[in-house]
Amino acid sequence: MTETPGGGEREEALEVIQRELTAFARRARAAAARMHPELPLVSYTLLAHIDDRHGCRATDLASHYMLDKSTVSRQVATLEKLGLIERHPDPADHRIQVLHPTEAGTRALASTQESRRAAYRERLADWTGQDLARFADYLLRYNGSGASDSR
Amino acid sequence: MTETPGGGEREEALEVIQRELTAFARRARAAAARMHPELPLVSYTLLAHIDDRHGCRATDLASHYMLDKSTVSRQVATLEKLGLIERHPDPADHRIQVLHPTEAGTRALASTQESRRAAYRERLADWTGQDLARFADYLLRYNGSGASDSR
DNA sequence: AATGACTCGTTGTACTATACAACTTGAACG
DNA sequence: CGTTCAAGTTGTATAGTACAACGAGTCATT
Repeated sequence: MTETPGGGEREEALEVIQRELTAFARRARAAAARMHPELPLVSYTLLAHIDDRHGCRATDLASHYMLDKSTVSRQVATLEKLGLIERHPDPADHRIQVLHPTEAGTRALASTQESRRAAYRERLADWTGQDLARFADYLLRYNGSGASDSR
Repeated sequence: MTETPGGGEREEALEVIQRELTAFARRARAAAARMHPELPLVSYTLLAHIDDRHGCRATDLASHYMLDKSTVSRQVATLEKLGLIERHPDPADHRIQVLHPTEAGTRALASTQESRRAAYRERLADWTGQDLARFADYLLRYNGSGASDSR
């Protein structure tokens, strides 16, 4: 257990990180669903991506989020049914649909983002700016290390 | 936007934290499922909790994980069907079932935990001990701030 | 003791998110 | 042309979840 000096502490930190990230993941969906029953977490995420990219293809979403194209297809259909995005055929390649947020989509996104931001702001109200910056860095580093594309 | 000196940086850090935690949550389930098809994330988590507590009630699991009791009931039934836990009636209160891991459950948990730990160890291999410790602290703090019970 | 309120857990039902496989349509290349 | 590859859709199945209705057990108060 203590072959390497200090190795035990390292293992312990790893254990905590694993446990706490797992705990977070478990709760995230439910929390998001409670916060925004009208715009589910995944739809929100995809919409944010579409908006961010100013038009993208379903395949891009699938590869970025490691989702099956069928999943994306249905999510996109839902977003369209909700009037939050539009699909435009790509004149250069008729297989492709370019996705764009509608006015309503942009608005819904902004309002959802604002209330999410407010929730985080409140939750992290008593953190110092330095701690927030460090935490943000660690998360970026963590996510970046395992994913080919972290947005 | 910049009413408070330094507030912009703060907002930016919050934005990153929000985005990265969301990104993480989105991927966690799929990643866990790919890593351990035989013991789904949620079952694993509940099993770990049961093991940790050396016997607990379904209601404890529900409140701890903010899950509906019906959800827990089915998860517990699944774990029992897999032979990973046993239910013992509480002699003092017949409404209660005390849950215990079986031998097989303890073993399955250990092996899953070990491979999860290995994945984290590898992913965080190039982090210094100090960074790991800090990251762990931040996560604890973050999770602790929003949940009545963070295990 | 009987009643009523509360707690623990199960079951019926429905919905979201997801994957995989089969298929359609279009593009590209020989 | 035909073959092969890419984009998206649709059928089907599964996990995880919630809510509501319910059955059974407990406890306090009458």
